[in-house]
Amino acid sequence: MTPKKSDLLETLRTRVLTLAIAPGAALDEAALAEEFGVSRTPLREVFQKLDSEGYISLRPGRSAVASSMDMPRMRQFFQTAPMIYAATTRLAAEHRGAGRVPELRAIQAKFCVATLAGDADQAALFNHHFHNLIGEMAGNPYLSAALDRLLIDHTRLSEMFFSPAGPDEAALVGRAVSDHDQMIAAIAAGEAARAVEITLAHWALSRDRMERFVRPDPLEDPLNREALP
Amino acid sequence: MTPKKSDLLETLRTRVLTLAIAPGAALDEAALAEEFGVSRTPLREVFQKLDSEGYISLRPGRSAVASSMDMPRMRQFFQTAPMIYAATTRLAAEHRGAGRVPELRAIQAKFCVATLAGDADQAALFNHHFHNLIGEMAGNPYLSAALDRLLIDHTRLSEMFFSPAGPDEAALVGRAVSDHDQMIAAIAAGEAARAVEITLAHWALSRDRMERFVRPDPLEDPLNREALP
DNA sequence: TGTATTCAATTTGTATACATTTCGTATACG
DNA sequence: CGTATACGAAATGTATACAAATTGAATACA
Repeated sequence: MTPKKSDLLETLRTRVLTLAIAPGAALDEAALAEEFGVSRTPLREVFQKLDSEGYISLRPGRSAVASSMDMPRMRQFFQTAPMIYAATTRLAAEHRGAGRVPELRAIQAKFCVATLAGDADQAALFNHHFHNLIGEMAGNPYLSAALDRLLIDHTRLSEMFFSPAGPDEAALVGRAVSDHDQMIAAIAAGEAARAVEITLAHWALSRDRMERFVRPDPLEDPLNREALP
Repeated sequence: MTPKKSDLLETLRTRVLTLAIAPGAALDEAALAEEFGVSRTPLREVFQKLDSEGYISLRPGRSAVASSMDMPRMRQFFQTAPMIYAATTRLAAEHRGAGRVPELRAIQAKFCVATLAGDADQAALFNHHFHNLIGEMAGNPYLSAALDRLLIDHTRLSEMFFSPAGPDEAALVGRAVSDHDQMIAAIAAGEAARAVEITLAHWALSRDRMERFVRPDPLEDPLNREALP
């Protein structure tokens, strides 16, 4: 793939993941072709690929739109994620990371830096790459297809629900970093059961955080200080 | 999508599934564009879609080739299939088929006819559509992505290993038909546990049949009629 | 006022011509 | 004789021009 095209591909992926292109928002062919200095033909090929990867949705006669995140889809996401995360991590550990543990450590280092710097977008992207690479380590194309789609939505949900200014958010982020370190160790050691255990705990953490934002604690009534149901 | 293009898409899918295009075989752009009366631009878009669905493999500067079926991939196939088949069937049953049970019955009827007529290609294709539809009934795009890829390889493996002239093959095909009927009943009734049970038994039947062809019973020695190890 | 219909403007889809890359073959050289 | 290199034919990748379809607004009508 020509560098211009893969750059375009990567940029659009990033824009979708960071919500620079919001779910459901349309992508303007002519404008993007102009912006990246390519003609519409290769741009449309990039669209096809993004569509196949689950980043955008392409329907005949309609403009390309970033994949939506409606309620049914979120329900399916929460339903499917733990199974696929556990299965891919197990395989990755059984292969002892397929010799790619150094890459994983490198991404983790960048993730760590981004969290300390408080850069939510960067942190989310490196977190995405971290879990994506574990999927590649599993070396199972069938499960990877499922995992890749899950990760797109997971990253976007995290972006939506992440408030960098939150008071105890810092502690949660710290636990995410530590979880990653433990996952790396378990994968490198080939300890599949432990890798799965950590992964499911990691998932539970993320899920709870997202659920808290979907259904936040009820506000206190400023006039009558009793707790609401 | 214009009818000409979706026809082209469906035809190429069929050719790959029936091994009319063998695994690893190259697809000639110019020839296919000529054959279907379209220009190379829409043909290449169809290629992109087939690539994303797992039917063909597209690499820059190389011609499109039908997906290979090497040993590592087959290993992953046998490893992953039961999990995804069980999960999708469970969801389909929990949704009671999402109102699409009639479609499923229609496909099953055609599958039945094809088996009785001994048309292996047609039988394999309707079997493919049968399981594909169960995937749609599950209504989970993450799992569907995995299932679709599994089914492509499953159908091609069946094509490879199916000998219509086999003596006791008829009984096995009969059991496959009956399994399908039971799966329809369980899905329509919303009996998820039973649907999963039948699906796993159905899988075991198919797996055993494929394994028998990969590692066939040893031949008898015509000179010394003792059984070999 | 609300709804249906027509038409222009915009956008998407396709064809073709051209640029670039790859692959096979022939030839030169070690 | 085997290997490396250079060339040419053929295939892939891109740009542009044109055709078809969709969108939105303005107008006519109930």
